Amino acid sequence: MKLYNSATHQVEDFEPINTSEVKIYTCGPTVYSRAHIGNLASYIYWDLLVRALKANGYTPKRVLNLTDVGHLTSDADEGDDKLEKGAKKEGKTVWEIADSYIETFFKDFYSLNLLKPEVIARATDYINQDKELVSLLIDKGYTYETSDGIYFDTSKFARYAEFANLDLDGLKAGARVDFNPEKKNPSDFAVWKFIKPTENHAMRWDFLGKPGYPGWHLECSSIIHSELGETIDIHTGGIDHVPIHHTNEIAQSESAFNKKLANFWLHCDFINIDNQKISKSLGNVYSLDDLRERGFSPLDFKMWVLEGTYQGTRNFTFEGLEAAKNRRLNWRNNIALSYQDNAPSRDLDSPDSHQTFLDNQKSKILSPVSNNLNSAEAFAYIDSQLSAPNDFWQFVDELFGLNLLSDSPDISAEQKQLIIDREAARANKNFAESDAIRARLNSTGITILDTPTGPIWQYLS
RNA sequence: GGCACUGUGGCGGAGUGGUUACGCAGCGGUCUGCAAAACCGCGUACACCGGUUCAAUUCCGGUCGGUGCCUCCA
Repeated sequence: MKLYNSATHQVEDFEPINTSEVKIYTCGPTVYSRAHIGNLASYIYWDLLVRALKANGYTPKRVLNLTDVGHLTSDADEGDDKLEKGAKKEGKTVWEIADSYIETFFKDFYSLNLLKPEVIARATDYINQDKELVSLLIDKGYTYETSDGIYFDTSKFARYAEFANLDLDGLKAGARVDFNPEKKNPSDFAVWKFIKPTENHAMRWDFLGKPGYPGWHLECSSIIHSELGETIDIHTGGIDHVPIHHTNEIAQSESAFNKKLANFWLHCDFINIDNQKISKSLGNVYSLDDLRERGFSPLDFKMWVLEGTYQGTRNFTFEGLEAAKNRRLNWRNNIALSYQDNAPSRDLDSPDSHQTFLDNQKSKILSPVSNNLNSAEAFAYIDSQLSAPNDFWQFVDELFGLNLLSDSPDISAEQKQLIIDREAARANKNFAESDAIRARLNSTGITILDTPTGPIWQYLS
């Protein structure tokens, strides 16, 4: 496989550290609000990564974290974290808020038919590991204490600017006037935060003799270390994580363990909506339910996402989503032909045996996907193979998780009888009757096409 | 200001130094009780300006534009 490694800014051949298990870490959601379609797109891309690795014979072990603590609203010390804020707003405890958004997240996650990560790591389950990591960093002299927490001194990690190609002097020059005066460098970040007596912070743990909570960058490092070890194969995330979050993860982890954190870094770009960023003020923060209300299934959205690639800004429009929906419907209607005797012959002309032919088809799909996850190119090939037999579609479903076969069931005996009745009416030239029957069939979700070989049915949605 | 990504036909979106994907939408035709599907055909895109080359959408330089990050954000 080839993957674009944002650490080296080029496409590289993927070589796992250990062929038996590919270690992957995905920065997961912060569970203080519902995921919007832009958030969800990233998990679709990384799902394709996992499926592509499997199709290439690897055994991925993927860890997805759930950030239920530690995200600050600002780097100023008085900011509540987002969960605390959300809790106040909704009149619930922070734990109730986190639980309910986690539940919603996985409902969305599985409605997109995304493979369950091998490990789902909730940040608050790793507090002891967080403390150990902070202690290690303190012992190694990478940190300093301020009135509001333990900070990582980024000047002590020589490669700090390397990963994101940061201009630290520029950062200093552009730093806001109100930046924390206790920080030694603008880029320094908290690995542990103290809770002041005046603060009402529900999530708190005693450490270093006072109450506090982990810094938000820290959890990823300690989860990775706990679940996957010191160096992992692939670390994924959104492109926005490059300059801060992932830079800080690298600084913490590599300072603590003297090992490279990850061999490959994959970052997906954002999607815009109608060429504008997703933001509350523009009112375009769509959830899957918003798409459902407009008549689109989550898998229509997944189809849309997979029509593009993870690098480069995507432009989401409802017109584009409609196109993806229709494309998926057409694929399903070709699968539906496998139930129908009247369908034209579905075997493609080929001198090869069925198995050889199928293997060839599979490689035509897997090859672009293995080349930096180019599902868009694979889809073009699929469009040329619509009359392929169902074991082809089985492979498509395994690689992309679009539920094409399961969403394309045979029709009922009643529907089949209606089709027979309609043919009888047509034979008697009773077109009023035949049209009425067709209308009834339409109301059950299918329609009838009269072809030279006889009537065939298709799904309407 | 710095850094990153990016600029392809009505929409979405791949890709390539020369044969100009693919989907959706549209148009014309065949077919058809009607309708639809299917099949055939059509549109002739690669921001702009230079350069390299026999040949550039594809390489190089510049210009302009878009998006993001630099406070949390996929």
